[in-house]
Amino acid sequence: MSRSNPRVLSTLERAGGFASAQEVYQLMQREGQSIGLTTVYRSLQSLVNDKIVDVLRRDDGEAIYRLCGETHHHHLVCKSCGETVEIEGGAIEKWALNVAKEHGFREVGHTAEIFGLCSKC
Amino acid sequence: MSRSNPRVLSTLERAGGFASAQEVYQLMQREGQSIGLTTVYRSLQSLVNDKIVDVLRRDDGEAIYRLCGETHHHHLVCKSCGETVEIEGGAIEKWALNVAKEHGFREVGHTAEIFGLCSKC
DNA sequence: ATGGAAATGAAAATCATTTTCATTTGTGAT
DNA sequence: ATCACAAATGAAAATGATTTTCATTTCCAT
Repeated sequence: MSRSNPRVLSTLERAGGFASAQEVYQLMQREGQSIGLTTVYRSLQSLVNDKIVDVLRRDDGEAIYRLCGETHHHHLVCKSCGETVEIEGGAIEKWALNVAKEHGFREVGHTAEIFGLCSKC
Repeated sequence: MSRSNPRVLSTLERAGGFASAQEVYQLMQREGQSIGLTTVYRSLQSLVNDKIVDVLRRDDGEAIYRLCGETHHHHLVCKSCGETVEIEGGAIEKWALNVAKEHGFREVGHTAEIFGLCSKC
């Protein structure tokens, strides 16, 4: 196992919004920080595991990362430009619990994403 | 330009639900159909352009395709044994549309999965 | 200092997808 | 039928993100 390199998190914060692993790496390079691409990937994965960072996918399949708030939420993502809105998930929460209970499931979790074209695209 | 090879569409239909390009290709191979992977990719792209199929991304970044308009369902999956129950998604459907509309999004789609431990596990 | 665990990163491997390009197929005109 | 040309095909190479390997370095605790 490996823990996250703090400079990776710091760079992701500084990037604001979303950044891919490659972008974080290039940003660090440009800033003169010495780090390996491998470490950037490992750190981001670790941050995702620890739920410090969210991961989504761009249309081209590249993974993009961003700091996430602590409250459980969902995303409304523009397919074209990637603009993202955080959504409160109260309704989904209930739905998931009910459905799971009907079928005798315990320790329930869920995932949900909405995507479409935003008003600008 | 190229048009879609009808056997690709037919195979995707037969696959039911989502399938990746690689899966469509392998399915056709197993069925003894002679086709190139390139043609599968081109055909799926063409179908997406013509809005005959939807494209999404799996968590691992692989693109998955499915017929548009096909009523889709969600899954309740056991984390332990993998047992899966298909769920009607009417409530989610409405939720997704409403949320998207509130934020001015068009051409809306969504994904949702519920997971937990089934009664046997 | 010393030994072992964790972190690091360069290079190779993986894997989906795209591009290239030579060949084959289909079609319409003659 | 034949010729000409556009579209379709697919094998192989290229691309690009991500993961794996593995040898080296850094950190601690003793």
